[in-house]
Amino acid sequence: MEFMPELPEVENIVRDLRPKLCGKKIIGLKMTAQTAIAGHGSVSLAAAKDRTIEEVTRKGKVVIMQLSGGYTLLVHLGMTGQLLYSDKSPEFNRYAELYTRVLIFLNGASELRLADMRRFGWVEVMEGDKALTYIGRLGPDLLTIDLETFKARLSVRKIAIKVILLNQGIVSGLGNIYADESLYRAGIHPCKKGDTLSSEEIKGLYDSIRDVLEEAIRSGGSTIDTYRLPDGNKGRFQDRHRVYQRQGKPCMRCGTKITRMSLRGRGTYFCPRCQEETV
DNA sequence: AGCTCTTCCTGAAAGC
DNA sequence: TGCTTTCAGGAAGAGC
Repeated sequence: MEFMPELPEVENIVRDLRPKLCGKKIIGLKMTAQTAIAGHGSVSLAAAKDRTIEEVTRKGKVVIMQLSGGYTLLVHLGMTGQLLYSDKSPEFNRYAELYTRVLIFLNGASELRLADMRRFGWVEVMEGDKALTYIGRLGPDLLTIDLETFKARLSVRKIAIKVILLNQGIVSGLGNIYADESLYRAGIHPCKKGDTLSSEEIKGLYDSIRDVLEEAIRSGGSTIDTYRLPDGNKGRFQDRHRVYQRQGKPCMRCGTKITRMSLRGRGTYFCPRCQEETV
Protein backbone atom coordinates (compact mmCIF):
# COMPACT_ATOMS: atom_id res chain seq x y z
CA MET A 1 0.00 0.00 0.00
CA GLU A 2 2.57 2.30 -1.02
CA PHE A 3 0.69 5.04 -2.79
CA MET A 4 1.42 8.34 -1.15
CA PRO A 5 0.46 10.34 -4.17
CA GLU A 6 2.77 13.25 -4.70
CA LEU A 7 3.29 15.34 -7.81
CA PRO A 8 4.52 12.54 -10.13
CA GLU A 9 1.65 10.22 -9.26
CA VAL A 10 -0.91 12.97 -9.65
CA GLU A 11 0.66 14.00 -12.95
CA ASN A 12 0.31 10.47 -14.25
CA ILE A 13 -3.25 10.26 -13.03
CA VAL A 14 -4.13 13.50 -14.81
CA ARG A 15 -2.47 12.38 -18.03
CA ASP A 16 -4.40 9.15 -17.87
CA LEU A 17 -7.75 10.68 -16.97
CA ARG A 18 -7.74 13.69 -19.27
CA PRO A 19 -8.65 11.92 -22.52
CA LYS A 20 -11.12 9.68 -20.75
CA LEU A 21 -12.98 12.41 -18.92
CA CYS A 22 -12.92 15.42 -21.20
CA GLY A 23 -16.27 15.86 -22.86
CA LYS A 24 -18.03 13.52 -20.45
CA LYS A 25 -21.09 14.74 -18.63
CA ILE A 26 -21.64 14.18 -14.94
CA ILE A 27 -25.05 12.61 -14.59
CA GLY A 28 -24.99 11.89 -10.88
CA LEU A 29 -22.94 11.87 -7.73
CA LYS A 30 -23.07 9.75 -4.64
CA MET A 31 -21.23 10.06 -1.42
CA THR A 32 -20.55 6.88 0.44
CA ALA A 33 -19.36 6.13 3.95
CA GLN A 34 -18.37 9.31 5.71
CA THR A 35 -17.94 11.96 3.13
CA ALA A 36 -14.69 13.66 2.41
CA ILE A 37 -15.70 17.14 1.47
CA ALA A 38 -13.30 19.96 2.06
CA GLY A 39 -14.42 23.41 3.03
CA HIS A 40 -12.34 25.86 1.09
CA GLY A 41 -15.38 27.78 0.01
CA SER A 42 -17.24 25.08 -1.78
CA VAL A 43 -20.79 24.57 -2.87
CA SER A 44 -22.60 21.27 -2.66
CA LEU A 45 -21.18 18.40 -4.67
CA ALA A 46 -24.57 18.18 -6.30
CA ALA A 47 -23.78 21.40 -8.16
CA ALA A 48 -21.59 19.34 -10.47
CA LYS A 49 -24.56 17.37 -11.77
CA ASP A 50 -25.43 17.86 -15.44
CA ARG A 51 -22.14 19.65 -16.08
CA THR A 52 -19.57 18.61 -18.64
CA ILE A 53 -15.94 18.02 -17.75
CA GLU A 54 -14.04 20.40 -19.98
CA GLU A 55 -10.48 20.00 -18.81
CA VAL A 56 -8.45 17.96 -16.34
CA THR A 57 -5.26 19.50 -14.96
CA ARG A 58 -3.46 19.72 -11.67
CA LYS A 59 -1.44 22.06 -9.54
CA GLY A 60 0.89 20.45 -7.05
CA LYS A 61 -1.01 17.47 -5.75
CA VAL A 62 -4.47 18.86 -6.45
CA VAL A 63 -6.46 17.50 -9.38
CA ILE A 64 -8.47 20.25 -11.07
CA MET A 65 -11.46 19.45 -13.26
CA GLN A 66 -12.91 22.38 -15.08
CA LEU A 67 -16.66 21.94 -15.47
CA SER A 68 -19.08 23.74 -17.73
CA GLY A 69 -20.75 26.84 -16.37
CA GLY A 70 -17.65 28.06 -14.56
CA TYR A 71 -17.64 25.36 -11.93
CA THR A 72 -14.57 23.49 -10.78
CA LEU A 73 -14.21 20.07 -9.18
CA LEU A 74 -11.11 19.65 -7.06
CA VAL A 75 -9.73 16.38 -5.77
CA HIS A 76 -6.91 15.80 -3.30
CA LEU A 77 -5.78 12.23 -2.74
CA GLY A 78 -4.32 12.75 0.69
CA MET A 79 -2.19 9.79 1.62
CA THR A 80 -4.00 6.77 0.32
CA GLY A 81 -6.48 8.15 -2.18
CA GLN A 82 -7.07 6.64 -5.59
CA LEU A 83 -9.02 8.09 -8.47
CA LEU A 84 -10.46 5.15 -10.31
CA TYR A 85 -12.12 5.30 -13.68
CA SER A 86 -14.14 2.56 -15.26
CA ASP A 87 -16.20 2.36 -18.40
CA LYS A 88 -16.88 -1.32 -18.12
CA SER A 89 -19.58 -2.68 -15.92
CA PRO A 90 -18.06 -1.36 -12.73
CA GLU A 91 -15.64 -3.99 -11.65
CA PHE A 92 -13.30 -2.51 -9.17
CA ASN A 93 -10.83 -4.06 -6.87
CA ARG A 94 -11.32 -4.97 -3.26
CA TYR A 95 -9.67 -1.79 -2.09
CA ALA A 96 -12.14 0.31 -4.02
CA GLU A 97 -15.09 -1.70 -2.82
CA LEU A 98 -14.03 -1.25 0.78
CA TYR A 99 -12.97 2.36 0.73
CA THR A 100 -15.03 4.20 -1.85
CA ARG A 101 -15.89 7.67 -0.58
CA VAL A 102 -17.35 9.43 -3.61
CA LEU A 103 -18.86 8.10 -6.81
CA ILE A 104 -19.29 10.23 -9.91
CA PHE A 105 -21.49 8.80 -12.63
CA LEU A 106 -20.72 9.85 -16.18
CA ASN A 107 -22.56 9.46 -19.43
CA GLY A 108 -21.59 6.46 -21.52
CA ALA A 109 -22.00 4.12 -18.55
CA SER A 110 -18.72 5.14 -17.06
CA GLU A 111 -17.84 6.30 -13.61
CA LEU A 112 -15.12 7.88 -11.55
CA ARG A 113 -14.62 7.19 -7.91
CA LEU A 114 -12.47 8.34 -5.06
CA ALA A 115 -11.38 5.44 -2.88
CA ASP A 116 -9.40 6.38 0.18
CA MET A 117 -8.69 4.20 3.15
CA ARG A 118 -7.39 6.83 5.54
CA ARG A 119 -9.70 9.58 4.44
CA PHE A 120 -7.18 12.37 4.26
CA GLY A 121 -8.25 12.90 0.68
CA TRP A 122 -11.15 15.13 -0.29
CA VAL A 123 -13.27 16.39 -3.15
CA GLU A 124 -14.87 19.75 -3.49
CA VAL A 125 -16.96 21.66 -6.02
CA MET A 126 -16.44 25.38 -6.35
CA GLU A 127 -18.13 28.11 -8.26
CA GLY A 128 -16.45 30.84 -10.26
CA ASP A 129 -13.58 32.65 -8.59
CA LYS A 130 -13.52 30.44 -5.52
CA ALA A 131 -11.45 27.80 -7.24
CA LEU A 132 -9.00 30.37 -8.56
CA THR A 133 -8.60 31.78 -5.10
CA TYR A 134 -7.87 28.39 -3.63
CA ILE A 135 -5.48 27.40 -6.40
CA GLY A 136 -3.80 30.75 -6.15
CA ARG A 137 -2.92 30.11 -2.54
CA LEU A 138 -0.84 27.16 -3.62
CA GLY A 139 2.77 27.94 -4.42
CA PRO A 140 4.09 27.48 -7.97
CA ASP A 141 4.11 23.93 -9.23
CA LEU A 142 7.56 22.38 -8.94
CA LEU A 143 7.48 20.79 -12.36
CA THR A 144 7.17 24.11 -14.14
CA ILE A 145 8.56 26.69 -11.72
CA ASP A 146 11.51 28.70 -13.03
CA LEU A 147 14.78 28.97 -11.15
CA GLU A 148 14.43 32.65 -10.25
CA THR A 149 11.00 32.16 -8.70
CA PHE A 150 12.21 29.09 -6.89
CA LYS A 151 15.16 30.96 -5.48
CA ALA A 152 13.06 33.96 -4.47
CA ARG A 153 10.54 31.88 -2.58
CA LEU A 154 13.08 29.75 -0.72
CA SER A 155 15.75 32.24 0.17
CA VAL A 156 13.55 34.48 2.30
CA ARG A 157 12.55 31.71 4.66
CA LYS A 158 14.34 31.17 7.95
CA ILE A 159 12.98 27.68 8.40
CA ALA A 160 14.35 24.24 7.57
CA ILE A 161 14.54 23.63 3.84
CA LYS A 162 12.56 20.42 4.11
CA VAL A 163 9.76 22.23 5.91
CA ILE A 164 9.79 24.80 3.11
CA LEU A 165 9.55 22.10 0.46
CA LEU A 166 6.62 20.45 2.21
CA ASN A 167 4.70 23.70 2.60
CA GLN A 168 2.34 23.71 -0.38
CA GLY A 169 1.79 27.42 -0.01
CA ILE A 170 5.45 28.10 -0.81
CA VAL A 171 6.01 25.59 -3.60
CA SER A 172 3.62 22.80 -4.45
CA GLY A 173 3.91 19.15 -5.34
CA LEU A 174 6.46 17.61 -3.01
CA GLY A 175 5.55 15.25 -0.22
CA ASN A 176 7.69 13.49 2.30
CA ILE A 177 9.26 10.98 -0.07
CA TYR A 178 10.38 13.25 -2.87
CA ALA A 179 11.46 16.00 -0.50
CA ASP A 180 13.93 13.61 1.11
CA GLU A 181 15.03 12.16 -2.19
CA SER A 182 15.60 15.59 -3.71
CA LEU A 183 17.60 16.87 -0.74
CA TYR A 184 19.74 13.77 -0.79
CA ARG A 185 20.55 14.17 -4.45
CA ALA A 186 21.36 17.80 -3.89
CA GLY A 187 23.56 16.99 -0.89
CA ILE A 188 21.69 19.39 1.38
CA HIS A 189 20.88 18.71 5.01
CA PRO A 190 17.09 18.77 5.57
CA CYS A 191 17.45 21.13 8.53
CA LYS A 192 19.46 23.77 6.73
CA LYS A 193 17.55 27.06 6.79
CA GLY A 194 16.30 28.44 3.50
CA ASP A 195 18.03 31.79 3.90
CA THR A 196 21.41 30.15 4.42
CA LEU A 197 21.43 28.29 1.12
CA SER A 198 23.95 29.52 -1.42
CA SER A 199 22.96 30.21 -5.01
CA GLU A 200 24.78 27.06 -6.01
CA GLU A 201 22.88 25.00 -3.49
CA ILE A 202 19.57 26.40 -4.65
CA LYS A 203 20.42 25.70 -8.25
CA GLY A 204 21.51 22.18 -7.31
CA LEU A 205 18.30 21.60 -5.39
CA TYR A 206 16.23 22.96 -8.25
CA ASP A 207 17.90 20.55 -10.67
CA SER A 208 17.60 17.65 -8.24
CA ILE A 209 13.89 18.21 -7.71
CA ARG A 210 13.32 18.38 -11.44
CA ASP A 211 15.35 15.20 -11.99
CA VAL A 212 13.57 13.28 -9.24
CA LEU A 213 10.12 14.34 -10.39
CA GLU A 214 10.74 13.59 -14.04
CA GLU A 215 12.32 10.26 -13.25
CA ALA A 216 9.39 9.36 -11.04
CA ILE A 217 6.90 10.34 -13.71
CA ARG A 218 8.75 8.28 -16.28
CA SER A 219 8.90 5.28 -13.97
CA GLY A 220 5.14 5.37 -13.71
CA GLY A 221 4.84 6.54 -10.14
CA SER A 222 2.78 4.12 -8.20
CA THR A 223 -0.77 5.29 -8.32
CA ILE A 224 -1.25 5.03 -12.05
CA ASP A 225 -1.01 1.27 -11.89
CA THR A 226 -3.78 0.98 -9.40
CA TYR A 227 -6.23 1.81 -12.16
CA ARG A 228 -6.07 -1.72 -13.37
CA LEU A 229 -4.07 -3.86 -11.01
CA PRO A 230 -4.39 -2.31 -7.60
CA ASP A 231 -2.92 -5.19 -5.72
CA GLY A 232 -0.38 -6.14 -8.31
CA ASN A 233 1.58 -3.64 -10.31
CA LYS A 234 2.49 -0.78 -8.08
CA GLY A 235 4.82 1.23 -10.24
CA ARG A 236 8.52 1.31 -9.86
CA PHE A 237 9.42 4.51 -8.12
CA GLN A 238 9.90 2.93 -4.72
CA ASP A 239 12.78 0.88 -6.10
CA ARG A 240 14.57 4.12 -6.77
CA HIS A 241 14.46 5.49 -3.27
CA ARG A 242 17.95 6.29 -2.15
CA VAL A 243 17.20 7.44 1.39
CA TYR A 244 13.49 7.19 2.09
CA GLN A 245 12.90 4.42 4.63
CA ARG A 246 16.47 3.22 4.28
CA GLN A 247 17.68 4.10 7.76
CA GLY A 248 20.63 1.98 8.84
CA LYS A 249 21.37 0.94 5.29
CA PRO A 250 24.47 2.18 3.50
CA CYS A 251 24.38 5.37 1.48
CA MET A 252 24.61 4.45 -2.18
CA ARG A 253 27.20 7.14 -2.69
CA CYS A 254 29.53 6.87 0.32
CA GLY A 255 28.46 3.85 2.35
CA THR A 256 27.63 5.80 5.51
CA LYS A 257 24.52 4.57 7.28
CA ILE A 258 21.37 6.49 6.38
CA THR A 259 19.96 8.34 9.39
CA ARG A 260 16.34 8.84 10.33
CA MET A 261 15.20 11.81 12.34
CA SER A 262 11.90 13.47 13.06
CA LEU A 263 11.48 16.93 11.61
CA ARG A 264 8.23 18.69 12.48
CA GLY A 265 6.69 15.31 13.04
CA ARG A 266 7.75 13.92 9.69
CA GLY A 267 10.07 10.98 9.26
CA THR A 268 13.16 12.42 7.63
CA TYR A 269 15.88 10.32 6.03
CA PHE A 270 19.30 11.55 4.98
CA CYS A 271 22.97 10.66 4.68
CA PRO A 272 24.86 12.40 7.50
CA ARG A 273 28.00 12.52 5.38
CA CYS A 274 26.69 13.51 1.96
CA GLN A 275 24.24 15.96 3.55
CA GLU A 276 26.44 17.44 6.22
CA GLU A 277 25.00 20.25 8.24
CA THR A 278 27.33 23.10 7.50
CA VAL A 279 25.76 25.91 9.47
C1' DA B 1 7.38 34.70 11.52
C1' DG B 2 8.07 30.27 13.09
C1' DC B 3 7.73 26.63 16.45
C1' DT B 4 5.14 22.84 18.89
C1' DC B 5 1.24 20.37 19.61
C1' DT B 6 -3.26 18.53 18.22
C1' DT B 7 -6.76 16.75 15.09
C1' DC B 8 -8.48 13.96 11.39
C1' DC B 9 -8.22 8.17 10.07
C1' DT B 10 -6.90 3.31 9.75
C1' DG B 11 -3.94 -0.61 9.50
C1' DA B 12 0.67 -2.30 10.34
C1' DA B 13 3.95 -3.17 13.58
C1' DA B 14 5.87 -3.15 17.95
C1' DG B 15 5.32 -3.89 22.96
C1' DC B 16 3.88 -6.63 26.79
C1' DT C 1 -1.07 -16.22 21.57
C1' DG C 2 -3.63 -11.97 21.94
C1' DC C 3 -4.55 -7.65 23.49
C1' DT C 4 -2.97 -2.69 23.73
C1' DT C 5 -0.23 1.08 22.25
C1' DT C 6 2.32 3.58 18.95
C1' DC C 7 3.23 5.29 14.57
C1' DA C 8 2.85 7.07 9.80
C1' DG C 9 1.37 10.77 6.86
C1' DG C 10 -1.06 15.84 4.33
C1' DA C 11 -2.95 19.77 5.84
C1' DA C 12 -5.05 22.91 8.85
C1' DG C 13 -5.64 25.19 13.23
C1' DA C 14 -4.58 26.68 18.07
C1' DG C 15 -1.55 28.81 21.10
C1' DC C 16 2.93 30.64 22.33
